[in-house]
Amino acid sequence: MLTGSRQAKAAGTEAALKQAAREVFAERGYLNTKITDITAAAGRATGSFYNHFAGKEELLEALLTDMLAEADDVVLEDAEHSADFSDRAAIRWHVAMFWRFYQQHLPEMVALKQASMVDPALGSRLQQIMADDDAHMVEHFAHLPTPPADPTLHISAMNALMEGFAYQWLVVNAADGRTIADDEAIELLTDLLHHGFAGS
Amino acid sequence: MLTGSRQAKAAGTEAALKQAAREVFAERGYLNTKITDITAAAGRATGSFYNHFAGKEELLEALLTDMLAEADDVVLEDAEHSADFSDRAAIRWHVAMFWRFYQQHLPEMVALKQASMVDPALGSRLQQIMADDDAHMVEHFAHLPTPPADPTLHISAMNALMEGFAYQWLVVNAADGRTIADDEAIELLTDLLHHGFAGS
DNA sequence: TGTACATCAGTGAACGCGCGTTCACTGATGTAC
DNA sequence: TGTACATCAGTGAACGCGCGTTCACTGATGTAC
Repeated sequence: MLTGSRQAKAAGTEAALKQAAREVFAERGYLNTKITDITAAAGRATGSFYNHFAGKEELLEALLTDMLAEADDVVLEDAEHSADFSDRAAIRWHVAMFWRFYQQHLPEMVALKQASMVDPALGSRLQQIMADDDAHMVEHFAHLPTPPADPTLHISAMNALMEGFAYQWLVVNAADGRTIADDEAIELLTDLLHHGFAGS
Repeated sequence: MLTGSRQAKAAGTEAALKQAAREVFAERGYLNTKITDITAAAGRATGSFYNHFAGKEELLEALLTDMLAEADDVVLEDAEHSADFSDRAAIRWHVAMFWRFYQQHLPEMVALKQASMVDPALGSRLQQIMADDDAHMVEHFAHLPTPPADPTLHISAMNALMEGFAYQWLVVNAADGRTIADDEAIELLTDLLHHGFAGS
């Protein structure tokens, strides 16, 4: 088609910039990445970047939006799981979902983590976005034999464990060639959370 | 005394710069801190900084050295604890040690985390330094009723949980005025690890 | 003890590098008639 | 269908800001005799 070929070209460049950003974020991290690193990886001129994004942070926001849109799709697909957190399978389902999500969105996870450390405002916004998931988790904890008075603490512990472990193995150790089998990671985390929460 | 008053002055300035760095690191983070932020907080001229440190990272290394020296003292003081990780008290001892250490060295912990994210080489060096502690932990896991084949995974999970939880509550949430009682944090982490590891 | 000189910590203005951002220009696509 | 003009995505050299780093200078401390 000829009509819209301008828009198509622009959309193509934007997509190329986003994809290049993902690659270079995964490779050297968000904070270490220069605008010219992204445009070079995308095979475009420097100035082209600003036709599409006001800056590096706005590009990150775009990646975040894409990621959240996809996440909604995934969750709607297979949202079936037991609400009972004394049921090991219910915990495992969550752990596995998180693990695969982290793997699939490694560049975004790294970038968001780094950006949040430098800009607390972004960190707050991310917490807001995650509020839905946290609310979902509160439900799970309410179904425990002896539900905790304040599930918030348990949820933050769960998140700290999963995020920290994923970061260590999928980012840090992976960069040195030390890998972990998905199943091994998921089983370990599941065991830890299952026994840890059931027994408290 | 008059003799050595030059050295004393220099030592005083160096100490002031280090202390100022700790304050400003805790306040706005390591990466967001400019050299002039540190000298201003220390009440010295900009150029004075380079009489003592080659740059921001060297200052961080000095803080790290101080911290490790103090840590050795603390551990030697009260190293008495059960080697049996099925003993709840043994786990609690470690958790409490970590929690208080993190509190006391908040500026360094934040700075090292940020610096490691940007400079993987520093991250590796820190892992080296922590190798002793990890080896100590391996001993603990070996005493479990059913010792894990590869305690490395358990140890990294334990570290991820403690560091992530401490960072979330002592840095992120604390900045928003949301605090947690020390006991509550220590008990929660202890429960989680105790039941989590005993049951696996 | 006193004087003349050397050394050194500290100072802050000036320098310069790196990198984000801009902008005049090009060539191609879309529109008007 | 053809021609003349407008619009727009892309280009990359140039600009300029921020900040790390330097350096000539000051005043005080230490040393030599």
